[in-house]
Amino acid sequence: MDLLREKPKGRVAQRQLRNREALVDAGYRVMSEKGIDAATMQEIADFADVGAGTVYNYFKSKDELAIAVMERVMHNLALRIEAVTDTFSDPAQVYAFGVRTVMEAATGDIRWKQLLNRAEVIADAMFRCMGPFAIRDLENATKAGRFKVADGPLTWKMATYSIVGVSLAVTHGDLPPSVIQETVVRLLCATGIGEAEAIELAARPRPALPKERPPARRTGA
Amino acid sequence: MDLLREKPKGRVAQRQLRNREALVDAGYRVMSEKGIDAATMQEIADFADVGAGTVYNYFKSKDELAIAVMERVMHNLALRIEAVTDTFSDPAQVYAFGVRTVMEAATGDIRWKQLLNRAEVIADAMFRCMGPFAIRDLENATKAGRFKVADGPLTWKMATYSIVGVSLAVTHGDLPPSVIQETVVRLLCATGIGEAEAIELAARPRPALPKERPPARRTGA
DNA sequence: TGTTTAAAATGAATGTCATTCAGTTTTGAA
DNA sequence: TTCAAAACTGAATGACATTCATTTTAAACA
Repeated sequence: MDLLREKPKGRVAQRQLRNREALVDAGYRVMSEKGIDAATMQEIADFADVGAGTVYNYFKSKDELAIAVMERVMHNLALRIEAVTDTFSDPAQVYAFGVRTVMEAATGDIRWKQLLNRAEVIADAMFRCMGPFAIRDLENATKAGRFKVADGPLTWKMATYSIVGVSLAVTHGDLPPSVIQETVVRLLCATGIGEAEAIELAARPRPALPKERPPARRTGA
Repeated sequence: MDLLREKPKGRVAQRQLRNREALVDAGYRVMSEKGIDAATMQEIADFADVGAGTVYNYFKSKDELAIAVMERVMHNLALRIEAVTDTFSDPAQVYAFGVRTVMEAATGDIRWKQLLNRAEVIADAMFRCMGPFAIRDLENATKAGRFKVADGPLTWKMATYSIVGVSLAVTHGDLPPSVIQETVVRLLCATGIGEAEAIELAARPRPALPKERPPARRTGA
């Protein structure tokens, strides 16, 4: 009973949810188009159909909104990747697919590029959103004997940050797509798998990602 | 005669040089202490003992000044590293030392952390400043048969960006120093050297870097 | 030495935001 | 229907980056 009371589902709660979603959505639209800096809070508020001050009922600052936007984008991608890799039987391939797809998204999509600007903030956000997936995949591949690394959690964390970091650098580094393939191979080598096998793994045909779910739209005033 | 005329060394030229240096110096002091965003152009101008408008005679924007600051810091480190590695005989060790030292600088020094914020800009700046060194070191190690990688320039560029990226992520990722050692080992594995040897390489005792040269000071009005 | 002029420097004024807050409106319970 | 609390609103505020009309400097020349 008390538990029910803790999560009221009244009209206020629903409206709050709508507003928050609408703001993240508007933030995504504006920020991913013009970049975080060039996006103004006014424009975002207009897009979300709320007053300028309302944004601050939900986010302490522009930066915090930007983080929420990035998190939504990243979490979304992580889920779409998982939908594909759930069908794989080789855990090493799961990891390879994830690494590569993240990098391709970060590199190929101008909207990601716009969002991946604040290094101090995205390393953290990306790790929070995608880290658990990457770590799980690495652990599975190791348990199955496909990867060999000296020791546990620290290595995993490092590996995950490497992916984040490389994505970052590659995103802003203006490298041709062919480099991604090579980078994936190298990251795989770093897991202790042999080079020949890493190359084979990275080259396996890859199923397409499921389509991006269009962001929730407001239903009207 | 004409050549001499092209590079006048009169008082104006010297003053311009002093001002530019003073601005980069002031920019470094202020930005590395409070972060790029929190640093104001006014404070930087005050520090450099020039009017607020003068900054714009030398840099098109705050961002451009920030880039100049980062470039000076990075180039400086690259030179200090080179002073040490010039005495090494094993080219693989040269590369390992460079990678590790860059990472340690980026991670351990709060001033670097303050400067390494704009991902869209530093990947480029870092590559410009340190890339040539890293590439040269990689090539030497490969020519000497220490590293084995499938093929040339693209791989080098990718490797360099990986270092940049990992530095970035590690800098903002709040990882313990022990992770750096491990990361260096993994990056070495990615060069095709064996894991056992990578571990040995990363663990070799390392000579200290030469002291940082204090930035040029203004000599007075 | 005095004159001239183009390059540099100056700092007050401008315009653009992020953020705040005093005043309204909405909500849900009584 | 009434009321207090919660949300919303958008005009006002304050901080800056950047601009530009003036002033200052310095080097070439007389």
